[in-house]
Amino acid sequence: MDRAAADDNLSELFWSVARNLRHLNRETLEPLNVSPSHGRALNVLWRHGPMRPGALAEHLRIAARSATEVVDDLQERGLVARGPDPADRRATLVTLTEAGTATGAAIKAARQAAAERFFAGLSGSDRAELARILRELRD
Amino acid sequence: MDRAAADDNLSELFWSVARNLRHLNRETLEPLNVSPSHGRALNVLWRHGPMRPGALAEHLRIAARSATEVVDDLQERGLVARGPDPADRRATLVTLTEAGTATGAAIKAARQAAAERFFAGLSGSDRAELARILRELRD
DNA sequence: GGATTAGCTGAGGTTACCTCAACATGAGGT
DNA sequence: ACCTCATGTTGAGGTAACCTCAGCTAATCC
Repeated sequence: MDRAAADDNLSELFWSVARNLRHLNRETLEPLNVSPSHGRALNVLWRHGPMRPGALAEHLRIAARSATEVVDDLQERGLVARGPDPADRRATLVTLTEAGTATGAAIKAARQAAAERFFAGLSGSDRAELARILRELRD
Repeated sequence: MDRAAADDNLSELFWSVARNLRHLNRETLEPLNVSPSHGRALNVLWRHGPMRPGALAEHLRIAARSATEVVDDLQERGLVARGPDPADRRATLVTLTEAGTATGAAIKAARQAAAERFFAGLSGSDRAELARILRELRD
């Protein structure tokens, strides 16, 4: 009696799965003591290497003014350092410290562990199917 | 050279798809002029009918104190009304007004349209597969 | 009648953003 | 050398959507 609900269910299904994954992620990330926003920044730096605050802002899709603050916070926590940019002396390069690199790695590991646990229930073929379909949706 | 990335990719894939869907949702919801948080509340009321603020808070997983404010806002916008609960005279029933019902319906329609557009690229069998796998992940 | 429950309110706090205005410094073009 | 533009930083002030804690009323339940 509700044939229109097919796609609706698909997106709701999708969102409840997303919620589960997000919860799991949050839980695994909790002991690392980084807020989501700091985690995102660390991740970007971890994956792309040193960059200027402006570039970081673009990656995080936040305003430059806010990037300054994020960098300030991370610097206070000793996770990043500001250094000179050899290419432009006005600019600054935000670099991960050792602690920052370690935290970045820990974040990645935690994420991966969470994902593994999460998708563990699926058979190998289902995982492949899911990956294939998701790739189609992404592009 | 990165065999460890299999599950990681699955979750990253999942998140980029989620981001796409979220963007699409936000765009379709924008013209309706309801914030995400108000939208959520309207949705709950639309689907479950009149309820007490406390119940609404539970559904939204927010504190009761915050639910009062959400209801206040929606009331100011004329989308909900507070009425007496016939079962308990201490309690209040939050009910959708006509405008609120219309907005709820519009939200649902917009969501559905977005979902349809989003999943349209998939074949029927892929949609079924996806639904099946997602259901497994959810439970 | 006393404890409990439902809701509302005020005060104050947090996170993660935003804009606008101003400033220093350095880069690039003419 | 001069001017303009770009980069980063700072201060001030603001917003949304939450939170806790404390205190209040009115109604229900035992």
